[in-house]
Amino acid sequence: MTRPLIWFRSDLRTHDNPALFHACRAGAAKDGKGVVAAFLVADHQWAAHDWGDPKADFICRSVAALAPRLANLGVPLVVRRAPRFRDAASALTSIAQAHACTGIWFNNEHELNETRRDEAVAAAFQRDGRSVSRYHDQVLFAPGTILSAKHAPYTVFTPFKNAWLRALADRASDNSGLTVPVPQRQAEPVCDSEGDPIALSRTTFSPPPAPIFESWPAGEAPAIRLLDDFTRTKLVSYHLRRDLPALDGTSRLSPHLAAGSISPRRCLHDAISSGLHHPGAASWITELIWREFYRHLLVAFPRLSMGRPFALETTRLQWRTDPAALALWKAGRTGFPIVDAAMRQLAATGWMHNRLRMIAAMFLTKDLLIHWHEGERHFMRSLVDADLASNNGGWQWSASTGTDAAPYFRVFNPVLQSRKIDPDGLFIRRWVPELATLDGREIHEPSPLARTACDYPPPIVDHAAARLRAVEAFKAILH
DNA sequence: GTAAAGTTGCA
DNA sequence: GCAACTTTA
Repeated sequence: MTRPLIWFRSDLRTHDNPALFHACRAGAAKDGKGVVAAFLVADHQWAAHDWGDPKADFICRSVAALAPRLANLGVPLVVRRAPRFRDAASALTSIAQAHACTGIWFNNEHELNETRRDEAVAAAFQRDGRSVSRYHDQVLFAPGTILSAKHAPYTVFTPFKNAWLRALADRASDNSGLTVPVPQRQAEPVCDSEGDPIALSRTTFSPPPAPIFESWPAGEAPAIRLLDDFTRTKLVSYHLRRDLPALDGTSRLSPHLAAGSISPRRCLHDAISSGLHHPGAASWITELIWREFYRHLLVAFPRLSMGRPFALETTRLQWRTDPAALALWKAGRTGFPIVDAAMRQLAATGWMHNRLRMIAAMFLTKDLLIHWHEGERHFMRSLVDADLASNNGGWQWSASTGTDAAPYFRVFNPVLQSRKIDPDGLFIRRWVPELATLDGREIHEPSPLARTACDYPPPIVDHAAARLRAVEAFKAILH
């Protein structure tokens, strides 16, 4: 007989979920005795990984949204608190014992601590004579399978992208579609009085501000609506509108991709269905490939999960310690309107437009010369889409410590970037309302007089001087 | 409009 | 060798 325990983590969906699909197939087979699902609230570990209230709340709401969808499949969901990853093995084996499960099914995660936890869980199940079935769902091509001619991992994005697209063309022939799990015959009622994920996370996390909650409905249904709406109406003009933060030109799917309430395969599938050969789809698919690239890197270079830079020589860089400047950056009071607008959008909504993430990150690491660790941590704690691979990859790119780093001497000019991506100052006006009366010409760099009149602070650094300082700091560590 | 500058990965 | 690199001055 077979009775799978499906363990959910960052794959909080029923559609196109390989572990769930195969568990349900086994549970509904001739000797199958149904499926039981589990989710562990690892609040202490999440906090240690710098998850903030927005992320923890989004994940827990995603779990709450998953439960009725599983119930429709005849799969009961057991939710338990297991504060640290080291508690996972005993929590899961006790669930397996209580519900007579014959094995565990799950999709792999790729971060270092997650990988170690999964090895411990797999070992514990095998010791008990239970089966372990693991699958890939986080990326289209499993980490380690996209390699250069020298059989090495790519460390530059464009060659990776080309190889990834070739692999996709090769795979197109096998044409395995998006899977839907089969319902289970008998849903045995499972008594789970502990099972409110949001209540279980309250030991460590607080409710996030209401606007965050309201901006980000959690779960598979909102994710699918977002993707449908995006591919139907926004994808054709994505390449033209994606870099303009005042417009709603992006998919806003990042929290769902991080939680797994939608699969990257489904995103790609829908984008391709809308016609691969138009520039909007090609441009968005490139963004999906950036996500894949950073996940592949995390596996190929374990030091990225340990706070170390990809470019090891940048460990020697003389970063500045400046708590006052760091606090102003976090608060959106740097005196650079586009940076402040971005940081205030982050604080208010738990999300920041991708182009603004680069500008804000470049400002902290180059203009202020503050260690990228500080920015990485602040983003992790603030973002509803917090994700180690993407966040670390983006920060190291901006800091020029990463793979495919912008050369150190290429420092974004926040005022030029501002004019380019927010030409009329619409976005700045929305998030820095004290500048609302300034015209589109002045709003990017208000005069001292205008700053006084608007009660807006002077710039905390002179960009030209700060740029030279950053370039010199990098030159100093060249061999 | 064009020079600036370092490295990867493939021709 | 040479193009590419989410560019700036």
